[in-house]
Amino acid sequence: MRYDDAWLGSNAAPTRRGPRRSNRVAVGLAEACRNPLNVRACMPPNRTLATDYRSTLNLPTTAFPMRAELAKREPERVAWWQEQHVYERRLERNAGNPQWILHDGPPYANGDVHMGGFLNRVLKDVFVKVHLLDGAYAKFVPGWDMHGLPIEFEALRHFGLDFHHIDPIALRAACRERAFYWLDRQRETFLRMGLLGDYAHPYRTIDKDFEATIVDTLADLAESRQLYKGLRATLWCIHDETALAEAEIEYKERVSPSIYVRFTADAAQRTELLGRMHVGAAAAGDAPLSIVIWTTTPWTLPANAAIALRADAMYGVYRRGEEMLLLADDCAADVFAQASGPATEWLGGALGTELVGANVRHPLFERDSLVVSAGYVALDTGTGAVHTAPGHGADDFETGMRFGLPIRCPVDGAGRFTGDAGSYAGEIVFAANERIIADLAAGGALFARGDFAHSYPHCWRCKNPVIFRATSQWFIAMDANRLRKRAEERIPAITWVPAWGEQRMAQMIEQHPEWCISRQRTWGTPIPALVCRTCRHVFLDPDVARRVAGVFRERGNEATNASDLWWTEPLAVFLPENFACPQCNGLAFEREYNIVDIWFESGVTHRAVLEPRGMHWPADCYLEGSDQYRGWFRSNLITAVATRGTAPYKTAVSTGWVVDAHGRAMHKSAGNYMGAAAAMATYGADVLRLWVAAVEFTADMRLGDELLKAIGSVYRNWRNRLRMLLGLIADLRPEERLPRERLAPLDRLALAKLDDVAYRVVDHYKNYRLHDVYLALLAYDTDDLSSFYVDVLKDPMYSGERSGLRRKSAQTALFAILEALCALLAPLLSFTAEEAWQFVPEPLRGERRSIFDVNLPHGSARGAAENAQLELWETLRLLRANVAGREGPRDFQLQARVYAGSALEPRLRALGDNLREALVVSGLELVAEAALPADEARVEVSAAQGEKCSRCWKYLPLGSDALHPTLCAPCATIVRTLESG
RNA sequence: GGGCCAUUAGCUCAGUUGGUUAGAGCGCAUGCUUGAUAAGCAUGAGGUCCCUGGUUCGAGACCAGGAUGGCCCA
Repeated sequence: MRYDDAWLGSNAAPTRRGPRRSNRVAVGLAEACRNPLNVRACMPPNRTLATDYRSTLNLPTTAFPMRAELAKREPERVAWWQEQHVYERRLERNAGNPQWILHDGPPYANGDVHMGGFLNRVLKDVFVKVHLLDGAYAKFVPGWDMHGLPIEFEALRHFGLDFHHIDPIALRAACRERAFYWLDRQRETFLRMGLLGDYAHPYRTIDKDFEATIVDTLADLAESRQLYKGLRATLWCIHDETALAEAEIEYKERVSPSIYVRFTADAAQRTELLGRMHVGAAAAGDAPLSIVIWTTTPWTLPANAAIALRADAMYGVYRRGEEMLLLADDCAADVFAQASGPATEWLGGALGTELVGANVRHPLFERDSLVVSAGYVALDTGTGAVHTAPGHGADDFETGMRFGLPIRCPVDGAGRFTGDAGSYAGEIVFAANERIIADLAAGGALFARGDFAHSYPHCWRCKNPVIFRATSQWFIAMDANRLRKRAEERIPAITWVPAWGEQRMAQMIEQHPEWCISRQRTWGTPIPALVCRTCRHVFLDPDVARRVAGVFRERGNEATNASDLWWTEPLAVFLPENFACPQCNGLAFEREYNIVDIWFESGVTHRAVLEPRGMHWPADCYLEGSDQYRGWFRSNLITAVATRGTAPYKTAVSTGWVVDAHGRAMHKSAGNYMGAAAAMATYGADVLRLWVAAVEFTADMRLGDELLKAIGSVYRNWRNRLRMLLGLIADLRPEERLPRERLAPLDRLALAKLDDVAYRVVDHYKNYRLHDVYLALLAYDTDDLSSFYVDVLKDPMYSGERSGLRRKSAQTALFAILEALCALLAPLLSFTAEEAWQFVPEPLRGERRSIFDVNLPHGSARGAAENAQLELWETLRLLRANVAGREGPRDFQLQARVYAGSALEPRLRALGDNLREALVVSGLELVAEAALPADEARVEVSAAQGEKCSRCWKYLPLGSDALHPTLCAPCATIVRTLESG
């Protein structure tokens, strides 16, 4: 459809800008009227001031304040919501309806809420409220993650405790206190944000039922043989004799011995290697062949199981004197410079990958070392051939698992070699370095040695260097029962928002190592494993575990940690009668005191919370930051697939990260950090909630003062427009509302537009397109309401008959719009929508005391009838924009002539006087124009005939009533009626 | 170093399967309005679509490489 804005008498091509003056417009009059100081100039001389009739108008009136004062009013609103039980009341009303469940990923109960947390909670709140207002039983149970090392550290620091001299039960009590302290602080901030949910009864990973669920899940996993105990390389302090978490490590400079060591091939191995390296027998002669490795931890050589090469690097065989050495070509020059000697000769080479599977002899022990490949092998230091001891390094351990290497760990907890280390038994590892180097030299295996200063891990408490040591840990098997495969298979059935989440999660499952779930700390849920005193068999018996869970449930209380019982009760409490070791039938046991990884704890929230709290499983939605592909999304998927065979969520929504105004990550130390509580005190929660919709939450979101000022101005627009609507419907009584078929044509079209917008907005909401909600509502509010419909209605509303049909028709539509807008805004601008709703006249609100008692408008999808109405609406809107956009005399100073094509003309004619209203002109003539395409129209304007009515400001014939000579006939009638009433 | 994501006006974002002169809101400037007034209406200025190369009659969009920033790893 095309709209021609040509003027009468002008054939010039229309343009949107530039001066346009009709020679029919009385320019002099227009100029005079535009100048406020000349207001009398355009009035008949026999009246004094136009404001005389102001009191006879129906101007908007409302007590809804323009000043928001959000920081002051929002906390009052929170209190009101709580007093009124708004959330509980709506949930109860929806109780018979289908559920819609967003399951809360628990924040960690340590520290205050930052803006990332604000974003996360608001998004969850928005989508929960959408479904709540749409009638679903959208129960939301918030949760907190309350175990774990960071809280243990915080508690130790806060109370000034020493980990080594405190009873576990006392430490656990201290941790509990701190975790609750932070939970309360965070909850206070969350409620201040306007969140709805069962915040009085959150789930907590330290609740007795939750701890019991964790142990029950362990029982299930043990029963289905997905849980096992195996070795793993852990950071270990030989001074404190304890395993350390990565967070307990500090890196310091340390000088270590640096040695290059020959791993020499025996005769058969030599032949094999030379073949793979493409070295001819003649060139090789009878010189011995060795792979050269480099290490700074000689003491790990007794545990050596392999040599790792880089698959895509070139390796060469070099003759040096009477021997041949194999190492990476890129490293050769540097390595040979370490040991002065004769010039070298390159004899042949191959890619690392071609050597995998070959063997050489161990330099100290009577066994082989296997050649493997690994991605972490670097070529900028060493020889490109990495000594691999799976019991003494994290990388080495992974490589060991991948190649099925033996996990040797001939070192005890105090750092002494065990009998497995042969003649080194009893020596402290660091002290043994020199003897090992001497033995290597004596055996001819030492190629070179020196010292090497590097960053080395130290214990954060005793400050001594730590070692990697293989320890026995509990694992969930990822591959043994096809768990990895089964989890991967569930991924495509989940809806991922944004769509790339599917690929990201597939990668996370694929890369998931064997899941080590045991920790050697105190603040957590115990893994109730037993050790047989007779045969030292270590096992987790499902029946015992379920009894442990039962004891937690029955004997736990609100004041203490239920799982303390594992520490405090006699073991017999947890054992069935006549319980015997499954391996040797022994009857005496000890217990282990490992706790579970907190990722495992939060990994079972779906099981601990959903069905036990009356919500369906799986949940409809999980929503977290994109770091949770590796975290909570993944842990929940794995435990659910392992125990129930499918995913615990139908949709996973991920958010980006909040960054500062320059796109940098926010850190307290960087000075660009913004806390949620402080931000709300400055801007108000609703402005910040609007920010969440104004940015694209799936990507990284910038946040800064300039941006928030801009958001604040958008907020003021919204607020003022709600205020206008409230003012316009202030005197509407419920019984005055007209059925849709009796509405004025323009008002029917306005409701058709509202239906369309509502339908689209609800669709955006339900598909997590919050930014599209924002754009759609803003465009509707600005283009359709503020600059068109409300602007157009001012005259019929202000100057029309107070209780006349035209005015009541408009009010019927305006109230429908206001109600729909409040409902559509409520999930997002909860405070402002509720505030506006409270200023709606009480009879119109009826039983719906809170905006959260109102239903979302259902709107309507577009069909042929809707499209026809929307097209007509758009035609009117553009015709109006066309008239309004001209320079010179405006609005009622003008009269218009609309030319319309054959199809459009009757539809415009059916609008009656609404067509003139829609163009905001004093007079209008509609002309059928056969020359125009059937669906097109154009408008021409000219100076209005008549004089300006001093009441309605339209230019009309005046003076029909001798007592009111400056009024047009309709205004005179109204004023007469008011005078007589 | 690897995987993934982002980059369009001062700011926040649109931009359909590649197709006229790249759009909106806010901000800014100007005009109107004192009957939305801490508001409303209109008009206008403002762009190296991150860079380089390629495919194509035609690239903001597709391909390759790079830069910057972010998340997760190493």
